[in-house]
Amino acid sequence: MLHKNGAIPLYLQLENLLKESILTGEYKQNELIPSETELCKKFDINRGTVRNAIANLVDSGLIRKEHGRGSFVCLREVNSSIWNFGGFTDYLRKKNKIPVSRVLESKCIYLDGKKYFKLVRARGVKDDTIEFLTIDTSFISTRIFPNIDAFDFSNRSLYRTFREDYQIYPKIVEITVKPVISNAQCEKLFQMPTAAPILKVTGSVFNDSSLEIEKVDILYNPKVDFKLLAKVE
Amino acid sequence: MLHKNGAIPLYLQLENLLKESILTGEYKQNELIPSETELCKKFDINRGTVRNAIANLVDSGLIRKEHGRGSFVCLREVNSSIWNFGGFTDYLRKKNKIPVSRVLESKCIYLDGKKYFKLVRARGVKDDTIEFLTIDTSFISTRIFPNIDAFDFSNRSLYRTFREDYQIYPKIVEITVKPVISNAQCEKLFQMPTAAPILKVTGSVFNDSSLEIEKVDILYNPKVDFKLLAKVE
DNA sequence: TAGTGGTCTAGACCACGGT
DNA sequence: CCGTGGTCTAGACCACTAG
Repeated sequence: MLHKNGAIPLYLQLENLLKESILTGEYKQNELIPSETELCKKFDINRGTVRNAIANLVDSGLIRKEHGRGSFVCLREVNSSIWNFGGFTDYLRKKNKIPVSRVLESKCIYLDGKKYFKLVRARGVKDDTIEFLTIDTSFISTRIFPNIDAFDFSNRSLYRTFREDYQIYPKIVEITVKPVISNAQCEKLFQMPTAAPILKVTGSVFNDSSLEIEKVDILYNPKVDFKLLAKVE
Repeated sequence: MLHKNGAIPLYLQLENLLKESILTGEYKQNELIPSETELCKKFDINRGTVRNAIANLVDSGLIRKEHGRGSFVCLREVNSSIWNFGGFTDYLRKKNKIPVSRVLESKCIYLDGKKYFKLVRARGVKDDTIEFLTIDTSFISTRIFPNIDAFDFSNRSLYRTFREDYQIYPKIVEITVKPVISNAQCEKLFQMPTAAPILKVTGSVFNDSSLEIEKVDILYNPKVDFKLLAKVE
């Protein structure tokens, strides 16, 4: 069944095995999968290892556990939570997800007589399929970032470029959160069946000298939770 | 340090303790927190328990782990807002506006077998006319706040009551922001001509012992900006 | 009462990063 | 080399659900 002492961790082998059984329909929606103890016996492994595998499946949204009842197949959408404004790419890596970024628009424009580099990206995660989570529009002053339009941001973190190629460090973010009705573009990219209210975040990013280094505009996929943790003074 | 054999699981106690240390700045952004083995020794608990606590913090995005190096604080702190979660009344007084609060509902109910005081208020400002800005729904545990239903909150700050009559101080809020479509009640109170997407904030308020003192639910008048100021590290 | 998942312990060995 | 997190074992007791 499982390759012990193999290169692939047991819990990962079990996780993939269960995932396959769920996706092929062997374990059907809202049905019980074998209990933890049964899986222990079946594969002759420890319960901690089984729990590790199942925990990952719960995390990725394929399984729901109910205390005293069992673990159920649960093919629903994953709710990621994103509350770190600038660190989308870092956030996803931390969650061991593969970030993807598709450049929708990339050109220089003028705003109030000043030249800006406009970058529009659909960003999300890749598994078997690509799932877009946000649509980001950035306006970056070419006075502060000369030749920034020369980079290809489909495979490059914007913020890392700020830091590493320009030695400019984002420090403060001011944003406004608004609800808007989805447009055709987000409905297509977010695979929304109908128009629905979504979150739009508008704001500016400043460095420690209060220099505005970026204007941003983010549309959130409704399946993404916008979470915040704050201190009360 | 930790209450063994208490009602609260050890890993949860540790999780809250670490969360607190991160939010108060004891462990700073991008700094190492104590290693798993150190935490074992410090609190005299098993490593599995420590790992369970840390796993949850990684999951909620407060910690990033690096194999062979350690676990790092990973926080984008949200500092302030016009919105001011706990101090609506205080905020408005500072701005020389007259706060108004209309109690829409005020009664005790049961949730999961526990008794809560449910308070629904429309809140806003008074000038020549009254303008409502939010509709707040609070659930307050009567175990923590005995007889809280005896107060009249149309002329009284909920948070001042927490502090002055119960000596309980709100410290941390965890919220999720969602866009929803307005219902008849908000359209009437917010004087909205038609149905429109509005912001709904759902969350919990904790004191410095990570005791959940209030569950909240706030609907925002679309004319109110939901602004945030955050520091990026 | 039997079976489930939830929590916890006390070990063990490994892979990785920095010294 | 040592300390870190990653994986794994073999137990234990508890809280919850259901028959």
